[in-house]
Amino acid sequence: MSEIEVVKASKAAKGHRLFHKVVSGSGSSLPGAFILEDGQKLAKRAVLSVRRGPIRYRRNGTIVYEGDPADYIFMVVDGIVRRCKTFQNGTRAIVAFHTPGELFGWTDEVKHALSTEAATDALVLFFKRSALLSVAAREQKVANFLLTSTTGELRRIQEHSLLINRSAKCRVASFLLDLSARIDEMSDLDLPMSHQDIADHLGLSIETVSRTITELERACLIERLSARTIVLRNRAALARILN
Amino acid sequence: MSEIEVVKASKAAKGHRLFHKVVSGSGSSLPGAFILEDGQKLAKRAVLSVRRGPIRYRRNGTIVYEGDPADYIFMVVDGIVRRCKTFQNGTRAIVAFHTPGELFGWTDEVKHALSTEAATDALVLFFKRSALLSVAAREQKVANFLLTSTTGELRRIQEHSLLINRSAKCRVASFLLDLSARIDEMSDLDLPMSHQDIADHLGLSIETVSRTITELERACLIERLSARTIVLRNRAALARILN
DNA sequence: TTAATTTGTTGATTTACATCAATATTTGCC
DNA sequence: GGCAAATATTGATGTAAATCAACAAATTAA
Repeated sequence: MSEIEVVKASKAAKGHRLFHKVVSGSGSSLPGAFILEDGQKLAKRAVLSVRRGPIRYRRNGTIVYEGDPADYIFMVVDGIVRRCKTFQNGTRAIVAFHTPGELFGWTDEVKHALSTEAATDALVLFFKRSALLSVAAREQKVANFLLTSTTGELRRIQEHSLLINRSAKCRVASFLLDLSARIDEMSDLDLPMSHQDIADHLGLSIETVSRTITELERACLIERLSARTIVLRNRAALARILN
Repeated sequence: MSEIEVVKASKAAKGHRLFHKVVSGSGSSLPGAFILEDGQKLAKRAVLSVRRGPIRYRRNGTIVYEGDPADYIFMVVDGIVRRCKTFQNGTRAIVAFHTPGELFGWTDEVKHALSTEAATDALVLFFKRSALLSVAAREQKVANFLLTSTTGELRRIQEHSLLINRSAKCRVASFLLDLSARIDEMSDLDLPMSHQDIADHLGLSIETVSRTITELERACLIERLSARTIVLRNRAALARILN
């Protein structure tokens, strides 16, 4: 696989200007490919900051350990990535899930404060921090991309932090609406992660997650086609729970 | 007061390169002054993005309403600023407190999603978003400053979001350590905001905040000199609660 | 396919914190 | 200073969600 080919996922670059989908006619076993875009200049420069081709992880595989040096930052190409902290007593907090196209792990610290794991089988692109920074210093667009990515991450976690004092019903409704918007607004919502992951993200027990989903189904706000497949039957009513 | 003079607070520009403390010999009633730094170029340009001199707010005064157009972003010069969301049932969540020197309110959205209020009497500087953006496009340092500010805000809220599933004791300990580090590591911790504000930030009731502080005092981790003045007697033990 | 393992659901009980209530302390104002 | 209002503390009771427990469904392995 060429250094500039990146396995694609549906809507991998949604919302981003810097990364452009290219249908690859090559004999690659991958369903498609990406190259870094923005004329050829950026492609040539930014590509230098890719450590190697995207790396494939099995579900639950660790991408970065807490405390690892923050030399690289990451982009999800396919699958869902979770960023978490595990406490002494074994409980785990999932600070964020990342969907394809998202850049994450940018920090002003020397070490990563959170571990990064594959919540599903995933493909992840590595960028060397220093290289990306020096490209950003020359290329306005790359600097903008960094700022935009960081601002987006900030907005999402601000939204999430509003859940700290809210009911289980509100937390779950918020999660379903957010995930649906980020994965695929239109079709049925196929939960890519386990209930345990959802619970650890929302600060609930798996039992409460399960019971709350059941409750939302009884109220006809959602419908469960299977444990992992949910149809949002009444988004307006779900959104009203958040207020 | 000149357009480029900004009232100073202790450590107002801590950690920032762009803003430089200047001892003002002028007849201003203010204890000192700031000018935007980085040679004269930046000072001249960036100053254009200041709407007017810093604005003074009384405690509980509103700086920005939820839904206001995001035309300006802000920097705390003195005092403590809170950013909150109020829900239909009247409960309020404080997403973050901002201390002097912090830039905040940067967003990729058209409207501010949170209201901004003075948690204490405060001085706040306004920057016109569009002007700041265009300066950032020319000035590497300004672009960096924006990115650094945003990254710092992200780091702080990530830390805060870890509290979502944790005990009252842990939440309060985390808050005290964080505030102490941000305000003044060394001296006694003078809580600048009300217990109600702390409660709304931590997702607890005021009663639980009060009881938890009492509990920490009984355990000799802190000492209360008065309701609002606390001495962190055993920071290591406090930090251990967080794990 | 069946067996084994993982993941999810539902019920019974416990618990940490919220709420309600009363009092104490601090702050601001004349 | 002394009074009023706001803020904080402490106690009694209620409740949403955790935990404990048993079972069911889905996934993986054989």
